[in-house]
Amino acid sequence: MIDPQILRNDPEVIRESQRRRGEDTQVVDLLVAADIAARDEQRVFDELRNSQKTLSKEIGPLQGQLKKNPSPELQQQVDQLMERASNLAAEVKAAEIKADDKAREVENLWLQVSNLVDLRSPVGGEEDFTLLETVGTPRDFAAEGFEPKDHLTIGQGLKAIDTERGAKVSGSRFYFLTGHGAMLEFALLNLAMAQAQVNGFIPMITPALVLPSAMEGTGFLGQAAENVYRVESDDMYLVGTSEVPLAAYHSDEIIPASQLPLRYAGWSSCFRREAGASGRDTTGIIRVHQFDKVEMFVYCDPADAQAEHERLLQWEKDFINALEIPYRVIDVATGDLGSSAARKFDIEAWIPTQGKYREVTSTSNTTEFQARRLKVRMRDDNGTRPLATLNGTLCAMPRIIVAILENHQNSDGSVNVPAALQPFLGGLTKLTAPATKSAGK
RNA sequence: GGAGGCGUCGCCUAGUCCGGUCUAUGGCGCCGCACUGCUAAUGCGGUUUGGGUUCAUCCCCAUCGCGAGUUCAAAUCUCGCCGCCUCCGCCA
Repeated sequence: MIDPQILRNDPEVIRESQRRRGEDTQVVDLLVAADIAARDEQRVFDELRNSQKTLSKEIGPLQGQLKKNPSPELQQQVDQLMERASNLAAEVKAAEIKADDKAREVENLWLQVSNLVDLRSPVGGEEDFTLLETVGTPRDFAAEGFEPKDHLTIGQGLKAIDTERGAKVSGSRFYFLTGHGAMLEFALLNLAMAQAQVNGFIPMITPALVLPSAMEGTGFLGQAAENVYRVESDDMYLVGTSEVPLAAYHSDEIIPASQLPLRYAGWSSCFRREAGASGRDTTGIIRVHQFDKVEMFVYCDPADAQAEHERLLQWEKDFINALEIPYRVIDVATGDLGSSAARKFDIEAWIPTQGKYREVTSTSNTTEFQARRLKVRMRDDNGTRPLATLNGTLCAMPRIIVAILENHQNSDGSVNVPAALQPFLGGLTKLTAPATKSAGK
């Protein structure tokens, strides 16, 4: 949620942000009115409640006196007070209901408002991103004299990926990582966590099932809701990223400024329904319902958020650089930001068989948006106030595996292991098809 | 899953049986001031969070795990829920 003071002092700022996102602006007008009404109702309640309390406090001592020396006069006085208080109690109750209703209305309206966009984010839809830089050169397979195979073909050849059995067991967009595939994921996990720790991140293994409050607080029950798995029998959600548990980790807490920034590297399975994506990326493991990911998550002073965002991007680049994968960096357009993000940078890796760059990481500055919803605050000499949260992908397993397999493949179907990864694979320099022992395909 | 106990303003704690004297006690910690060669000690004051109002101070409302109820009045009584602990059962 956005600072309510902005709504009261300059609602046009919020309208403009909504316009840039291509989202509803009428909700802002409704909110302006509802906010005023809610405060009016609250004031009515406060005043009534005050007189009720004042009245009530007179009754106690009088009853004490009455007990000591009963008199009809005193009794009458008490009865009168009781009657007035009784009437007042009914008024108070009515006022409270009104005030609560209005407050809830305001709250619900706020849930429909996305974060204020960073004015540097390019305005427009998915295709209107700004290209920030291109790093590395895609291999010239023609010059090398062979046609590159797609990641699934290579993965199957190496007995590293099994999508057929994934579909048999769990349906489409599920897969097994087997042998080299599984070991590759473990190696990537360890490389990612090693890098994260050097950069001051605390490794975390997080819950993958969360309460509605965590899901809503991070902003995933808005437009993104259709991609979230809900476990109806227990009213819980499967997270699409460990950003959710990591953001909710400090909810309802006040963190001393001296402890900031707090950097966490979360490891969890991620679940996505991919509801709006039927027909897209139907083969292989580029778009799947379940995958594992190392996610960076930072709590920091809002004044440091921009600089931290740059750092997160740099750490993402460091990781892709270490894997020797060509990529480009884009500044995501306003229409393609999640509802919590003010600004977002994506790294897109070169995928040879598609002849294009595909998203492998994403880092968002969510400013105070999630912190306000989740009530995470910081305290320094200037008092208590919301802090900023940021997130960034360090390693989303399937897509990184895709990029490694395709970019480092050899004509014989083997795959070179990037030097940085070799220590985490027991020194292995090349993945080759294993001798057939168990039933493979 | 069953039985019992517990949940108070950073931490510990009084209060809950028997509703009003709670504006929630005291200690520790922390902040400010005073005193003192320095430090320590001592004294005085302050110290939950959110909202409203105000130039500001003041003041007002809510907040004793969460929600509902009883009542003129709830930390205190009733009901539901959540969490933690102990024991039992089951179990990776």
